[in-house]
Amino acid sequence: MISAPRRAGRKRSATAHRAILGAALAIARKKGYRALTVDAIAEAAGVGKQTIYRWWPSKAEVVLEALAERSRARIRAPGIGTLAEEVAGFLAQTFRALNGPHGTGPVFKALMAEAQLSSAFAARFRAALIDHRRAALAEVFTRHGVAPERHGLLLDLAFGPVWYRLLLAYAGLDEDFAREVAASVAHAAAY
Amino acid sequence: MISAPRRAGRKRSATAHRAILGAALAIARKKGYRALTVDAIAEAAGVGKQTIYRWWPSKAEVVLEALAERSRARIRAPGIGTLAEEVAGFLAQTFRALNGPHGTGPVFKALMAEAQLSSAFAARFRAALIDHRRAALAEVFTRHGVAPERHGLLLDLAFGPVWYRLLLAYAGLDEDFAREVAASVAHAAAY
Amino acid sequence: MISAPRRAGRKRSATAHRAILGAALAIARKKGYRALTVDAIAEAAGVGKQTIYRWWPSKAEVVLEALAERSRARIRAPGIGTLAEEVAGFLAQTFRALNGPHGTGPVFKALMAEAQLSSAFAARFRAALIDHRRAALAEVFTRHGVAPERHGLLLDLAFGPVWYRLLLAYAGLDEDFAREVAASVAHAAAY
Amino acid sequence: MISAPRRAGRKRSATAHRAILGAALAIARKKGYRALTVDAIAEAAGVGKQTIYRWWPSKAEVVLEALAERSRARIRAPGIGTLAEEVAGFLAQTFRALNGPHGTGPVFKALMAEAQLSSAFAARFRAALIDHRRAALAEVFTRHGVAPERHGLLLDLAFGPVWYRLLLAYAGLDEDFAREVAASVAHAAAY
DNA sequence: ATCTAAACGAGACGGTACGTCAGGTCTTGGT
DNA sequence: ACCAAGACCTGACGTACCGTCTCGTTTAGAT
Repeated sequence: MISAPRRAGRKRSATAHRAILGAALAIARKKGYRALTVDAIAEAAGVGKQTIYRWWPSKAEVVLEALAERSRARIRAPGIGTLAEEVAGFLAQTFRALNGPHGTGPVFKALMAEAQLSSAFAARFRAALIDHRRAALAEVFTRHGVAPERHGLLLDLAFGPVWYRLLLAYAGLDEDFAREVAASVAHAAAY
Repeated sequence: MISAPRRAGRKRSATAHRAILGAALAIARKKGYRALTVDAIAEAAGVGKQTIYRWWPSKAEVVLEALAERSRARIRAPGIGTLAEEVAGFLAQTFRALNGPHGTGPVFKALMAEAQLSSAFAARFRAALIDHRRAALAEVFTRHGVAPERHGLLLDLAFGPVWYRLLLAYAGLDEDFAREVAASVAHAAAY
Repeated sequence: MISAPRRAGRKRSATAHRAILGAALAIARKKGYRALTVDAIAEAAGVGKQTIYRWWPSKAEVVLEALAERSRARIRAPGIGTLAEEVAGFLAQTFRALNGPHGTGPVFKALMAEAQLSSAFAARFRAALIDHRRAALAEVFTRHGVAPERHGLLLDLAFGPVWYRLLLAYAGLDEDFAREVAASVAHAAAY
Repeated sequence: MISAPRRAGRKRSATAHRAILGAALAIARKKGYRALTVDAIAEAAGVGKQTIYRWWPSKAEVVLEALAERSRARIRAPGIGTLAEEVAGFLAQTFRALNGPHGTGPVFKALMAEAQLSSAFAARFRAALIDHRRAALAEVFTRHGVAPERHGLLLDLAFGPVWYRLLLAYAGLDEDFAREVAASVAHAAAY
């Protein structure tokens, strides 16, 4: 690289950036996504509203970034085992994050809802939170010699039931469910 | 007085009822759910806002009723065949309704979004649109001798991938997908 | 009249109307026109902001109506005497309203300022507060046989110095000043 | 220390100074005072906002300085004649500046408006634009032997009608008006 | 020839108020 | 009692400017 464009002017405040992400996530978790307003974020973060609008097009994107930041760290390479074991491990790991006391489950659901109401947001939602996990699981498929053209289907078979339970709450996300889904995916992979 | 005699009073206008449901669905389809406001429904239906609030707690419930009404008629007992064939047939039938030119897909997505934002609505959403189809498919399982305690899991394996594709649009809902999902469900049922 | 159009719907709330005018004038007098915001009026009047915007295009118009309402009552036909005496009496009467402890002077000044910044408001300002007094004084001129084509000039000679002192505060508005201005006007009328 | 220490540092940029005054006046005239924002001045002048706030407390003061600079040059000692003639000449000269194609009338009006909304600005407004002309006319009074204790009144009689017409636009500022006002003032002076 | 400090263009910042929109309730006169 | 119309209160929205606060750069007197 020869030179960065380096424009004049005050730099973006890292403090404000962090405070906004933190406040957004805190409010969404404590009061619920419904109570999350841009004014509330601004006040909680000690920030002007314009500072939020300068960097994010909507409050949903703020929450998305906050969640993505914390989410990214949690995805680890699954341990070694059969395909079914690895998929089950991967899903169980995801469930722990969603179920925890500071569980991100409700926030994930709210973002999924936003994604249905705004296609612009939907694209970013997928890119920041969904594609990520799909890629991690696809990597497992590759490692186990699954033909790439079947990855899309298998990912839908793996993540679909999880999201369905999360969104409609017909049953909880536990280790048994992880195993059952994983078994189903493994069979479809072999088929 | 012991009992109110239940006397006079104008009866609920069937005309207004129909007009409201029709207007809500029409707007949701033509302009998108985002453009659907209670005022817009009232104006399009030639109705006072109060008439809407008198009978429905929110606009989402109006759409829900409109959709449920049309949806109910479409669910038919699946034809005869193997479990996989019947499930595939059931799913394919659902896909046709979602994909059609006047497809209800986007409206379904919007209602699912509302269900995430309001637990009161979530219950009614499940009761009116989801439980319905689950029961129909469960009936197929029963007919094929699947143990009832596995129905919950199998339903999640069947509907989960469908909703996942619908909500995240990673791929379309076609007959191939119906067959693959059905095969996976059938295998899990036998397992 | 055969029939008023009489449309359906709730009538404009006289309570809200009065509360808005009262709150606007009270705030303008107590806290100053600078502190007068639409939100403050709405809160003080116990009214939604939209109710203000539904009936007035700006807060200045609210104050204008409030002031005009109270101002109208105060203009009385001047007593009988020479032209100079009547003009002096008329001006002195005006000064009392402007100077009083609940003096409207500062509010008048603020509205004059608004009139300079918005020509739409300027027209209404003149119609509601200025033309009024001009007409009253012109009537005096007529009664004393002053040719109508000189009224415009004489009104400017009479009101100009008053506004000038009010706006620039080089000196106060007292009875002496009223007499001096009146004398000058009377002489110009005779000239 | 007797003299200011005069420490190091870059000197005030004369270029920026001129550009700011020019931009402010240009915007006020072309787009109207309402469109005059500090950001707009800064951009038009190719200057940082801080450079404006470093030297002026508000945008009104910028315009004031710009106007005062151009205004100062125009006030000339009136020619020789009767008191009425000199006053008329003085006023007529003022009118020409206000009426011209690049007339300063609207900007004067806007500054008068600002003066009503800020007493701090009012003082500077009087000092820079008003006292100036009052002194020039008072000098005429002195030259014609008018008692100093009547100057205040006579100045109000002279300038009041002018400002009144300027602010309320009931009639234009023409030579006839100058003569009429001057005659009235001259009579009051003699009285 | 360096050092130091002020002024500079740029632009992000915390705020305040704006004017609008939609939600859900209440009132009016009519059926 | 129900209806169409429409005014009402509430609360959140996204925008416009304000006046302040960094940035990194430029300029010029002091050392």
